[in-house]
Amino acid sequence: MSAQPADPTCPVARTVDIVGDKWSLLIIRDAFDGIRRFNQFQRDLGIARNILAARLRDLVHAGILRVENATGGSAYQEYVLTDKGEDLFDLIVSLRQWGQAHAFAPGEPHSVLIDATTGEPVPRLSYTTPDGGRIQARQARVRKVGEP
Amino acid sequence: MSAQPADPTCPVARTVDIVGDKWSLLIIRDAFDGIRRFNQFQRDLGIARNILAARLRDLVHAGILRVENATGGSAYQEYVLTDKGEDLFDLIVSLRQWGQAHAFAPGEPHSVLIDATTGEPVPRLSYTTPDGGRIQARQARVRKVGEP
DNA sequence: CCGTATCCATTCCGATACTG
DNA sequence: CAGTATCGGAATGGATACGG
Repeated sequence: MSAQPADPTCPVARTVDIVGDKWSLLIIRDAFDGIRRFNQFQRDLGIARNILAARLRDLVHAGILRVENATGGSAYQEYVLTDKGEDLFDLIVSLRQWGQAHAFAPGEPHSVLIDATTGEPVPRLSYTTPDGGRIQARQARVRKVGEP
Repeated sequence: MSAQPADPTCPVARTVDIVGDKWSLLIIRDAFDGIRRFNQFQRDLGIARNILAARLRDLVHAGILRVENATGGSAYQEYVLTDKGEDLFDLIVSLRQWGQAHAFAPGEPHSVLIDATTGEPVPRLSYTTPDGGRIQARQARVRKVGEP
Protein backbone atom coordinates (compact mmCIF):
# COMPACT_ATOMS: atom_id res chain seq x y z
CA MET A 1 0.00 0.00 0.00
CA SER A 2 2.60 2.55 1.01
CA ALA A 3 6.27 2.62 0.26
CA GLN A 4 7.68 2.49 3.77
CA PRO A 5 6.04 0.92 6.77
CA ALA A 6 6.33 3.24 9.74
CA ASP A 7 8.11 0.63 11.84
CA PRO A 8 9.54 -2.23 9.82
CA THR A 9 9.74 -4.56 12.81
CA CYS A 10 6.12 -4.16 13.86
CA PRO A 11 3.74 -6.86 12.65
CA VAL A 12 0.80 -4.49 13.05
CA ALA A 13 2.39 -2.03 10.65
CA ARG A 14 3.12 -4.78 8.15
CA THR A 15 -0.46 -6.00 8.18
CA VAL A 16 -1.87 -2.51 7.98
CA ASP A 17 0.30 -1.90 4.98
CA ILE A 18 -1.19 -4.90 3.21
CA VAL A 19 -4.86 -4.80 4.19
CA GLY A 20 -5.24 -1.57 6.15
CA ASP A 21 -7.53 0.00 3.68
CA LYS A 22 -11.28 0.40 3.61
CA TRP A 23 -11.90 -1.40 0.33
CA SER A 24 -9.44 -4.22 0.93
CA LEU A 25 -11.08 -5.05 4.24
CA LEU A 26 -14.55 -4.99 2.75
CA ILE A 27 -13.49 -7.14 -0.18
CA ILE A 28 -12.06 -9.68 2.26
CA ARG A 29 -15.27 -9.59 4.27
CA ASP A 30 -17.24 -10.26 1.10
CA ALA A 31 -14.93 -13.12 0.22
CA PHE A 32 -15.72 -14.75 3.58
CA ASP A 33 -19.38 -14.27 2.78
CA GLY A 34 -18.92 -16.31 -0.37
CA ILE A 35 -18.69 -13.58 -2.96
CA ARG A 36 -16.38 -14.63 -5.77
CA ARG A 37 -17.02 -12.70 -8.95
CA PHE A 38 -16.02 -9.25 -10.08
CA ASN A 39 -19.49 -7.90 -10.60
CA GLN A 40 -20.73 -9.37 -7.36
CA PHE A 41 -18.07 -7.43 -5.48
CA GLN A 42 -18.78 -4.37 -7.54
CA ARG A 43 -22.49 -4.34 -6.89
CA ASP A 44 -22.28 -5.32 -3.26
CA LEU A 45 -19.72 -2.66 -2.41
CA GLY A 46 -20.70 0.08 -4.81
CA ILE A 47 -17.01 0.47 -5.55
CA ALA A 48 -15.71 1.98 -8.78
CA ARG A 49 -14.66 -0.70 -11.23
CA ASN A 50 -11.13 0.57 -11.73
CA ILE A 51 -10.53 0.70 -7.99
CA LEU A 52 -11.96 -2.78 -7.54
CA ALA A 53 -9.73 -4.16 -10.27
CA ALA A 54 -6.70 -2.57 -8.63
CA ARG A 55 -7.57 -3.90 -5.17
CA LEU A 56 -8.24 -7.41 -6.44
CA ARG A 57 -4.93 -7.37 -8.24
CA ASP A 58 -3.13 -6.26 -5.09
CA LEU A 59 -4.83 -8.88 -2.95
CA VAL A 60 -3.96 -11.61 -5.44
CA HIS A 61 -0.41 -10.36 -5.54
CA ALA A 62 -0.29 -10.40 -1.74
CA GLY A 63 -1.36 -14.04 -1.75
CA ILE A 64 -4.64 -13.36 0.02
CA LEU A 65 -6.90 -14.07 -2.93
CA ARG A 66 -6.31 -16.57 -5.68
CA VAL A 67 -7.79 -16.56 -9.17
CA GLU A 68 -9.72 -19.64 -10.08
CA ASN A 69 -11.52 -20.65 -13.23
CA ALA A 70 -15.23 -20.70 -12.69
CA THR A 71 -16.94 -24.07 -12.59
CA GLY A 72 -18.98 -25.07 -15.59
CA GLY A 73 -18.36 -24.12 -19.16
CA SER A 74 -17.69 -20.43 -18.68
CA ALA A 75 -14.13 -19.25 -18.84
CA TYR A 76 -14.71 -16.54 -16.30
CA GLN A 77 -12.50 -16.16 -13.30
CA GLU A 78 -13.35 -16.14 -9.65
CA TYR A 79 -11.53 -14.80 -6.63
CA VAL A 80 -11.30 -17.06 -3.64
CA LEU A 81 -9.44 -16.79 -0.36
CA THR A 82 -6.18 -18.63 -0.05
CA ASP A 83 -5.17 -20.21 3.26
CA LYS A 84 -3.29 -17.01 3.99
CA GLY A 85 -6.46 -15.10 3.26
CA GLU A 86 -8.58 -17.37 5.44
CA ASP A 87 -6.24 -16.60 8.30
CA LEU A 88 -7.70 -13.09 8.20
CA PHE A 89 -10.87 -14.53 9.71
CA ASP A 90 -9.93 -13.38 13.19
CA LEU A 91 -9.35 -9.88 11.90
CA ILE A 92 -12.78 -9.74 10.31
CA VAL A 93 -14.28 -11.15 13.51
CA SER A 94 -12.57 -8.41 15.49
CA LEU A 95 -13.97 -5.75 13.20
CA ARG A 96 -17.40 -7.31 13.45
CA GLN A 97 -17.44 -7.65 17.22
CA TRP A 98 -16.24 -4.14 17.89
CA GLY A 99 -18.81 -2.78 15.48
CA GLN A 100 -21.58 -4.74 17.13
CA ALA A 101 -20.57 -3.47 20.53
CA HIS A 102 -19.84 0.14 19.71
CA ALA A 103 -21.20 1.22 16.36
CA PHE A 104 -24.90 0.46 16.67
CA ALA A 105 -27.58 2.08 18.72
CA PRO A 106 -29.26 -0.21 21.24
CA GLY A 107 -31.76 -2.36 19.40
CA GLU A 108 -30.58 -1.27 15.99
CA PRO A 109 -30.55 -4.28 13.68
CA HIS A 110 -27.37 -5.66 12.21
CA SER A 111 -26.16 -8.83 10.55
CA VAL A 112 -24.81 -11.57 12.77
CA LEU A 113 -22.42 -14.49 12.44
CA ILE A 114 -24.01 -17.92 12.26
CA ASP A 115 -22.50 -21.32 12.99
CA ALA A 116 -23.13 -23.14 9.74
CA THR A 117 -23.35 -26.55 11.40
CA THR A 118 -25.79 -25.64 14.14
CA GLY A 119 -27.48 -22.63 12.59
CA GLU A 120 -27.11 -20.84 15.91
CA PRO A 121 -25.69 -17.34 16.23
CA VAL A 122 -22.05 -17.42 17.21
CA PRO A 123 -21.65 -16.11 20.77
CA ARG A 124 -19.21 -13.40 21.62
CA LEU A 125 -15.70 -14.68 20.99
CA SER A 126 -12.74 -13.76 23.13
CA TYR A 127 -9.05 -14.29 22.71
CA THR A 128 -7.57 -16.98 24.90
CA THR A 129 -4.16 -18.54 25.28
CA PRO A 130 -3.74 -22.26 24.51
CA ASP A 131 -4.34 -23.07 28.18
CA GLY A 132 -7.48 -20.98 28.35
CA GLY A 133 -6.05 -17.80 29.83
CA ARG A 134 -7.03 -14.29 28.85
CA ILE A 135 -4.99 -11.21 28.13
CA GLN A 136 -6.31 -7.75 28.88
CA ALA A 137 -5.08 -4.67 27.11
CA ARG A 138 -3.63 -3.26 30.35
CA GLN A 139 -1.49 -6.33 30.91
CA ALA A 140 0.12 -6.29 27.52
CA ARG A 141 3.27 -4.52 26.49
CA VAL A 142 5.14 -4.55 23.23
CA ARG A 143 8.72 -5.58 23.40
CA LYS A 144 10.77 -4.24 20.55
CA VAL A 145 13.25 -6.57 18.99
CA GLY A 146 16.65 -6.27 20.56
CA GLU A 147 15.36 -5.14 23.93
CA PRO A 148 16.34 -7.34 26.88
CA MET B 1 -14.35 8.37 6.97
CA SER B 2 -16.75 8.00 4.09
CA ALA B 3 -20.23 9.30 3.63
CA GLN B 4 -22.11 6.05 3.13
CA PRO B 5 -21.14 2.67 4.53
CA ALA B 6 -21.48 0.03 1.84
CA ASP B 7 -23.91 -2.02 3.89
CA PRO B 8 -25.49 -0.11 6.76
CA THR B 9 -26.42 -3.27 8.63
CA CYS B 10 -22.96 -4.82 8.60
CA PRO B 11 -20.88 -4.27 11.73
CA VAL B 12 -17.71 -4.88 9.76
CA ALA B 13 -18.55 -2.02 7.42
CA ARG B 14 -19.35 0.27 10.33
CA THR B 15 -16.04 -0.43 12.02
CA VAL B 16 -14.08 -0.07 8.81
CA ASP B 17 -15.72 3.25 8.29
CA ILE B 18 -14.47 4.46 11.66
CA VAL B 19 -11.00 2.95 11.93
CA GLY B 20 -10.41 1.30 8.56
CA ASP B 21 -7.57 3.55 7.65
CA LYS B 22 -3.83 3.07 7.79
CA TRP B 23 -3.07 6.03 10.03
CA SER B 24 -5.97 5.54 12.39
CA LEU B 25 -4.96 1.95 13.01
CA LEU B 26 -1.34 2.87 13.62
CA ILE B 27 -2.31 5.69 15.95
CA ILE B 28 -4.42 3.24 17.95
CA ARG B 29 -1.55 0.78 18.03
CA ASP B 30 0.71 3.53 19.37
CA ALA B 31 -1.87 4.45 21.98
CA PHE B 32 -1.82 0.85 23.25
CA ASP B 33 1.96 1.14 23.39
CA GLY B 34 1.63 4.08 25.74
CA ILE B 35 2.18 6.95 23.35
CA ARG B 36 0.16 9.95 24.42
CA ARG B 37 1.49 13.19 23.02
CA PHE B 38 1.18 14.82 19.64
CA ASN B 39 4.86 14.95 18.84
CA GLN B 40 5.41 11.41 20.04
CA PHE B 41 2.87 10.17 17.55
CA GLN B 42 4.30 12.38 14.88
CA ARG B 43 7.87 11.19 15.28
CA ASP B 44 7.00 7.55 15.76
CA LEU B 45 4.79 7.38 12.69
CA GLY B 46 6.49 9.88 10.43
CA ILE B 47 3.05 11.20 9.62
CA ALA B 48 2.44 14.73 8.37
CA ARG B 49 1.36 17.02 11.17
CA ASN B 50 -1.85 18.20 9.54
CA ILE B 51 -2.91 14.61 8.84
CA LEU B 52 -2.11 13.61 12.41
CA ALA B 53 -4.14 16.50 13.78
CA ALA B 54 -7.08 15.50 11.60
CA ARG B 55 -6.91 11.84 12.61
CA LEU B 56 -6.63 12.62 16.30
CA ARG B 57 -9.61 14.91 16.00
CA ASP B 58 -11.62 12.19 14.28
CA LEU B 59 -10.65 9.56 16.83
CA VAL B 60 -11.59 11.84 19.70
CA HIS B 61 -14.84 12.62 18.00
CA ALA B 62 -15.50 8.91 17.54
CA GLY B 63 -15.01 8.37 21.26
CA ILE B 64 -11.95 6.20 20.83
CA LEU B 65 -9.44 8.67 22.22
CA ARG B 66 -10.01 11.19 24.93
CA VAL B 67 -8.09 14.40 25.57
CA GLU B 68 -6.56 14.66 28.99
CA ASN B 69 -4.52 17.35 30.63
CA ALA B 70 -0.98 16.22 31.13
CA THR B 71 0.16 15.53 34.66
CA GLY B 72 2.50 18.04 36.28
CA GLY B 73 2.56 21.73 35.73
CA SER B 74 2.42 21.74 31.95
CA ALA B 75 -0.82 22.63 30.30
CA TYR B 76 -0.25 20.29 27.40
CA GLN B 77 -2.83 17.78 26.37
CA GLU B 78 -2.51 14.06 26.00
CA TYR B 79 -4.52 11.53 24.03
CA VAL B 80 -5.51 8.37 25.84
CA LEU B 81 -7.73 5.47 24.90
CA THR B 82 -11.26 5.47 26.22
CA ASP B 83 -12.93 2.21 27.22
CA LYS B 84 -14.37 2.11 23.74
CA GLY B 85 -10.87 2.55 22.39
CA GLU B 86 -9.44 -0.15 24.64
CA ASP B 87 -12.00 -2.54 23.20
CA LEU B 88 -10.04 -2.30 19.97
CA PHE B 89 -7.35 -4.40 21.62
CA ASP B 90 -8.57 -7.57 19.93
CA LEU B 91 -8.43 -5.84 16.57
CA ILE B 92 -4.83 -4.80 17.11
CA VAL B 93 -4.01 -8.31 18.29
CA SER B 94 -5.54 -9.71 15.11
CA LEU B 95 -3.46 -7.40 12.98
CA ARG B 96 -0.36 -8.33 14.94
CA GLN B 97 -0.89 -12.08 14.82
CA TRP B 98 -1.62 -12.18 11.12
CA GLY B 99 1.42 -10.06 10.43
CA GLN B 100 3.62 -12.32 12.53
CA ALA B 101 2.37 -15.37 10.70
CA HIS B 102 2.31 -14.08 7.16
CA ALA B 103 4.25 -10.88 6.71
CA PHE B 104 7.72 -11.83 7.93
CA ALA B 105 10.31 -14.08 6.43
CA PRO B 106 11.29 -17.05 8.59
CA GLY B 107 13.66 -15.84 11.27
CA GLU B 108 13.11 -12.19 10.47
CA PRO B 109 12.94 -10.24 13.73
CA HIS B 110 9.80 -8.47 14.83
CA SER B 111 8.37 -6.99 17.99
CA VAL B 112 6.33 -9.26 20.23
CA LEU B 113 3.59 -8.88 22.79
CA ILE B 114 4.65 -9.31 26.42
CA ASP B 115 2.56 -10.14 29.46
CA ALA B 116 3.34 -7.24 31.74
CA THR B 117 2.82 -9.25 34.91
CA THR B 118 4.98 -12.22 34.01
CA GLY B 119 7.30 -10.66 31.45
CA GLU B 120 6.75 -13.66 29.24
CA PRO B 121 5.83 -13.40 25.58
CA VAL B 122 2.12 -13.81 25.04
CA PRO B 123 1.43 -17.11 23.25
CA ARG B 124 -0.66 -17.27 20.14
CA LEU B 125 -4.19 -16.25 21.00
CA SER B 126 -7.23 -17.80 19.43
CA TYR B 127 -10.88 -16.88 19.51
CA THR B 128 -13.03 -19.09 21.69
CA THR B 129 -16.67 -19.12 22.69
CA PRO B 130 -17.52 -18.68 26.38
CA ASP B 131 -17.57 -22.47 26.81
CA GLY B 132 -14.21 -22.90 25.18
CA GLY B 133 -15.30 -23.80 21.66
CA ARG B 134 -13.66 -22.62 18.50
CA ILE B 135 -15.07 -21.25 15.27
CA GLN B 136 -13.34 -21.84 11.95
CA ALA B 137 -13.84 -19.61 8.97
CA ARG B 138 -15.48 -22.42 6.98
CA GLN B 139 -18.12 -22.95 9.64
CA ALA B 140 -19.25 -19.38 9.78
CA ARG B 141 -21.92 -17.69 7.74
CA VAL B 142 -23.32 -14.22 7.91
CA ARG B 143 -27.03 -13.95 8.42
CA LYS B 144 -28.42 -10.68 7.20
CA VAL B 145 -31.01 -9.03 9.35
CA GLY B 146 -34.50 -10.04 8.40
CA GLU B 147 -33.53 -13.42 7.04
CA PRO B 148 -35.28 -16.40 8.65
C1' DC C 1 -20.29 -11.08 -17.90
C1' DC C 2 -15.41 -9.46 -17.06
C1' DG C 3 -12.52 -6.44 -17.06
C1' DT C 4 -9.50 -2.16 -18.97
C1' DA C 5 -9.11 2.73 -20.18
C1' DT C 6 -10.09 7.40 -19.76
C1' DC C 7 -11.71 11.72 -17.77
C1' DC C 8 -12.49 14.64 -13.98
C1' DA C 9 -13.38 15.94 -9.16
C1' DT C 10 -12.10 15.18 -4.66
C1' DT C 11 -9.32 13.74 -1.12
C1' DC C 12 -4.97 12.52 0.88
C1' DC C 13 -0.51 13.31 2.08
C1' DG C 14 3.98 15.28 2.88
C1' DA C 15 6.79 19.39 3.43
C1' DT C 16 7.21 23.69 5.10
C1' DA C 17 6.23 27.82 7.36
C1' DC C 18 3.94 30.07 11.01
C1' DT C 19 1.55 31.08 15.69
C1' DG C 20 0.53 30.46 20.68
C1' DC D 1 5.69 21.46 22.50
C1' DA D 2 1.29 21.56 20.13
C1' DG D 3 -1.01 22.59 16.80
C1' DT D 4 -2.86 25.50 12.29
C1' DA D 5 -2.29 27.14 7.40
C1' DT D 6 -1.00 26.53 2.93
C1' DC D 7 0.65 24.48 -1.24
C1' DG D 8 1.56 21.12 -4.79
C1' DG D 9 1.80 16.48 -6.19
C1' DA D 10 -0.06 11.94 -5.92
C1' DA D 11 -3.56 8.76 -5.17
C1' DT D 12 -8.44 7.72 -4.82
C1' DG D 13 -12.96 7.53 -6.40
C1' DG D 14 -17.00 7.72 -9.42
C1' DA D 15 -18.88 7.61 -14.03
C1' DT D 16 -18.75 6.24 -18.39
C1' DA D 17 -17.23 4.24 -22.48
C1' DC D 18 -14.95 0.58 -24.75
C1' DG D 19 -13.21 -4.34 -26.11
C1' DG D 20 -12.68 -9.75 -24.82
